[in-house]
Amino acid sequence: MSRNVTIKDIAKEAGVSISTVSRTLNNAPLVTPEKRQRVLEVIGRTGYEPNASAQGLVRGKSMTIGVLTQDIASPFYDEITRGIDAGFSGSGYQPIFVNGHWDAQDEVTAVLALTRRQVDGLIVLGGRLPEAQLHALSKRFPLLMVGRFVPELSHCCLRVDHVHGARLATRHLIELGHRRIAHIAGISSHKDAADRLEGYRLALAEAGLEFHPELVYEGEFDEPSGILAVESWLAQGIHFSAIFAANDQMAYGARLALYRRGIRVPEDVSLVGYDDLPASHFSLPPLTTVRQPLFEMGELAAQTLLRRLHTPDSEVPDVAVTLNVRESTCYHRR
Amino acid sequence: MSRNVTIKDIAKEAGVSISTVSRTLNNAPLVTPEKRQRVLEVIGRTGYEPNASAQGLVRGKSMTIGVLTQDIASPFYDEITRGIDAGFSGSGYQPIFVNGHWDAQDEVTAVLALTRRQVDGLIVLGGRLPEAQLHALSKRFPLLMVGRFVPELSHCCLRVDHVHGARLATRHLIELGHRRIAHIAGISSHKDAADRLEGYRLALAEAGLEFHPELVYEGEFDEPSGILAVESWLAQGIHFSAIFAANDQMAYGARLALYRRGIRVPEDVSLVGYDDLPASHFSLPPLTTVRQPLFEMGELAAQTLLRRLHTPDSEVPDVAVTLNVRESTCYHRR
DNA sequence: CTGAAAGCGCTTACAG
DNA sequence: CTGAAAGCGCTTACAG
Repeated sequence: MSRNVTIKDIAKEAGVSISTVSRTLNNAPLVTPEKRQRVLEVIGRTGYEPNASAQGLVRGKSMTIGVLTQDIASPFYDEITRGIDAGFSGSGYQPIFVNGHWDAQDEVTAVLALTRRQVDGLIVLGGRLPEAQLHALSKRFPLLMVGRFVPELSHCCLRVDHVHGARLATRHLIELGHRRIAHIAGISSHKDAADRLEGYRLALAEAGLEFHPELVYEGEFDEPSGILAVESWLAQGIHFSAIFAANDQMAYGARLALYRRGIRVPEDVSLVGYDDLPASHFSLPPLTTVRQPLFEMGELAAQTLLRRLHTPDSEVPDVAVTLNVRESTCYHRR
Repeated sequence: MSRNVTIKDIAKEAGVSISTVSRTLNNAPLVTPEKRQRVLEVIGRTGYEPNASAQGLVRGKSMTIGVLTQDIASPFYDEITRGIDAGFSGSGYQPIFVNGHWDAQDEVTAVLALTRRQVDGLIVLGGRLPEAQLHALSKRFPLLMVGRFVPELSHCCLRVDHVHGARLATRHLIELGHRRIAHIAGISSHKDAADRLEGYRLALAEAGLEFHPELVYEGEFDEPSGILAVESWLAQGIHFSAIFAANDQMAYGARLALYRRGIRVPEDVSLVGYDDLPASHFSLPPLTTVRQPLFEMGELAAQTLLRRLHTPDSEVPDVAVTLNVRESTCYHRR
């Protein structure tokens, strides 16, 4: 663990001043080709790596972007994360991911780890960080939010129309002849979940169908919730010919619960998810679902943030959701 | 975007020197309670956050650990990643994740982004980084490898006995009466894949069963590979009553291909995976698989690295694989 | 117990 | 075109 080689070592070795080394490193114009050459040679030979802390200190920026995710490894956030990573690749900016665990306290701590490291911008994925803090953060550097909408910070939010998405899903089932359509909702305090429930109700109303509260089960966006939803309906003798789940993970759980009861999908019950996780291509059967272009959303967030570093009021593009019809839905057989 | 408050501002405001501020910040002993109090009060009021770059520069360490992953969001690496995150939580060290994309060139670039940032240690997940470079890295700071084994750096590797794991899987199928057991192998240049193939062959040999090369299909560790494997066997009219896939993702693909052909699991064909991804609990049917404790492996890697920061030769614990029998396997009906 | 000073590794005006 | 010098925000001997 020998001392790292510094700019001084390079300067001495190449017989120039550290200024010259710095200049050739940063592609500043005023360096003689010969000196430049010499410096480059020494750098290559010694494997010199500029110290990012030192650069960050003097430049006042860290070339680092913080990303506050809630679950560093859920299939939903993963796709976004991967998009973010792709969006920053080649930009010179390094994303740093921290985990908020859907806990306001943890999120505050996580954000502190980021700001102490002088991140030049921040992307927030979902979460429960108090709006006041988001506000304060947005004053310090470019802030972008994905999977969460805060009205007063609407110019910082990547907007996805979940009311519309849920409507597409429900309408699809209605068009297939389904009348008793159950809904596995998300956590009701989440705006996204509430929007999807609203879209579901809207589609029912548009078709002149009655809304049955007993056909809505509030889950927690995970697989076990889907299992519980189905078991609860079955135990109560509640009938339905289709299920619209507020996310794919709950749809997977519902699928398993139906399988255990010998109920076939889609022959007996049609099933629609939401998100279009990569795994939904390969689920049994491949899942009809509302697609959120998660990867692209991550990429977009990264690109917009990058743009705002220079042009603070760049627009955030809108994101369109679409319905991906696969094999888990079919005509209702009366 | 006003200037950040620095230690100088605090010192001036509290009427002390910056040394005193620094000392109270670092819980150094020699500070009068009154001054300490005063400083703390000003810090709380102003929301001062020490600049991590400056601290890193003078301390010579960044309190940052690099993690080179290959795919920042694959279900396999995710669980490990989440374990790593948990393992560092509360330690004061921040993991920084970068993406190598299973490409030696990208990995070199990614590692450079890390070393330039003066990471105090490195965890490498899989990948193709040249051994020489791994060697060099291991001299600079504690290095830990997960999902890759390099003989000369064995003290840096978290070892998992995949020969044993594959043997468990294959033996299980043999005990269920299966004789023609197909194997969807991983990429043959991967040590892990080769080990699993070897375990498969070993179990066959131990049971006195012949090895049939046509029953082995080389996949790429993803779902489409599983589909292709099954389709290839079926197209060639090759018979089998069980499949052992070298990872869960390929098992999911195989499952879908069998479903499309109307072949039931486990009634017609038994299926065993490898890894025990979280999704395998909820697959249809829940998948029998060899469990790698991925989360714990990540946690272990983080903890060992942390320990080595102070005690360079701390041991890396061994990791045990186990067979998780669920519902995708059953007795062979002749 | 406390402050002035040196120094971490860089960048960037400022003189030449 | 090039170097000496100041300074980024901290920590840590070194004197008091």
